[in-house]
Amino acid sequence: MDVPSSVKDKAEGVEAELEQLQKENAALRLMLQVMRNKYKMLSEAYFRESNSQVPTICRGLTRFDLCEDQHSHKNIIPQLQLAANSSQVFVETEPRDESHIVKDGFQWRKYGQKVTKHNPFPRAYFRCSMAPGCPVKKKVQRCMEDKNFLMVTYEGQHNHEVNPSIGQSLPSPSSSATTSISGFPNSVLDNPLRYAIDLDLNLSSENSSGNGNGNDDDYNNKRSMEDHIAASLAKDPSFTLALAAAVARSFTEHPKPPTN
DNA sequence: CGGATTTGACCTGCGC
DNA sequence: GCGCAGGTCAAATCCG
Repeated sequence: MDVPSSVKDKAEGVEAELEQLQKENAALRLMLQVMRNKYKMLSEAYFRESNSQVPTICRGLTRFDLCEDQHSHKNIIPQLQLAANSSQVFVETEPRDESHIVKDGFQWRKYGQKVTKHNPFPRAYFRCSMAPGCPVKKKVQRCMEDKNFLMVTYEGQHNHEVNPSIGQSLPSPSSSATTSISGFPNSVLDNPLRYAIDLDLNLSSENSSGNGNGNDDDYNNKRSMEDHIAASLAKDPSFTLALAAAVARSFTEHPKPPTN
């Protein structure tokens, strides 16, 4: 008995979708693995720090350093001991943009550039030039693991006010520190499940308006729902963003001491 | 022409 | 003491 061509086409379509989802799944798994490694390293560093009774974790850690060398724990400890008046933020930029320009509300004068050992991207050194004698410096380097982000380290405190016409104000060392992962919308960070809820509501409304009656075959409904979900997830890149934020949030909300 | 940027040289701290 | 890596200086160059 021949399989109807419409069914065959549908099956091929589903297979293609499945393949696409498997690829995305692999990418997400890789992302999760990277985040796990980072979390483990930071946890170890934190507990080591606590045991040695060094003053509590500083701003530098709350910016959790996604980009520093992961091969050696030696490089983590100095990060934890960043001076109290320094902070680190991540800024999303075009990977092709090599200008190291970050609009943070201040004027900066570049005074040096250096290629560091564990990052092929050059690190640029800036001094604040908005006011004479302002001691603030910043270092800007592209994140090795995610070229979309610039890692910006501020040192010192400004002795003048910010000029809002220059650009959006990023956290300065003198401001109160809040954990920021640039690129993740605040709403997603605040509630990573919000996207999923929105998606679910959309699906529900689509189904109710499309079918009209609630007496259709259960299997068809379920299948239709799965198709909708698969299509929505495959089409919308922000889903991966929301998922990554949710994973990150689960790490920060339920920290566990390392077992080793 | 003056200010900003580039870039090689130099300085400093740290580990071995 | 030596070598390495990060940070800074300053002369040369660029640009508006």
